Amino acid sequence: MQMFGAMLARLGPSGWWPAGSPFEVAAGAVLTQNASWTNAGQALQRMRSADMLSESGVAAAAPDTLEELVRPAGFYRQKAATLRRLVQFLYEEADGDIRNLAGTSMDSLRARLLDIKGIGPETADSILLYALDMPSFVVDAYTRRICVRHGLLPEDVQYAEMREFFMDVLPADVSVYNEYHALLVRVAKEWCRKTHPRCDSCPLRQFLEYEVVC
DNA sequence: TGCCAGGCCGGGT
DNA sequence: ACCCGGCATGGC
Repeated sequence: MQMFGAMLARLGPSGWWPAGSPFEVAAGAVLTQNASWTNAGQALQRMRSADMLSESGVAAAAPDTLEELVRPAGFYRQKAATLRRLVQFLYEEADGDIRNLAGTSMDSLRARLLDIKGIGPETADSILLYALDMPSFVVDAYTRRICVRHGLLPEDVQYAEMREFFMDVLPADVSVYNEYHALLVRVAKEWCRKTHPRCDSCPLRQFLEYEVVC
């Protein structure tokens, strides 16, 4: 869990995603779905303590054991099942080691990740970017809130449109996407909460206009 | 005490 | 192609 706290504490240059193994990062992407970081972090820590925070660990775990481990993350039955499906995929396609997916076609891999039940666009893009260092921009609730509030994109914008919006304007670079997403989250948390509707003076506006629009 | 958190799926319109 | 209910826990 302190991996998330530490990550938030030092938003900045690079690598704000938890500095774990690629599989830990992928598991974290699943566990944080519509959950707080602290809850997801607790689940990760429990998996680690049980020595099950790995492809082989999940594969070896009894289903109900895995459920109990990830319980703090919420939606624990679904998330345990998704983790098992992800691991099954990794054994079928990557010899049980997610690192073997590095170097494969990103678009093809993204499509195959989306075929896994329980893995949607944000989770797939998080795995590609943070676990595999592939240049896939991650859109999340903060990204949407910011873009809509600042009038950059319409209220009913779809995930794919937002992703394309950023990928069209930013260089296809892992560290750029990583850093950019971190900054969006940071400014969202610091300046764009629901209780702070005045966006004209928000530093984010200059940030966005300079970095994205221009 | 109630509301929310970095989603996703399935069934109904 | 949307819209919506369900899924679940811990923190404020």
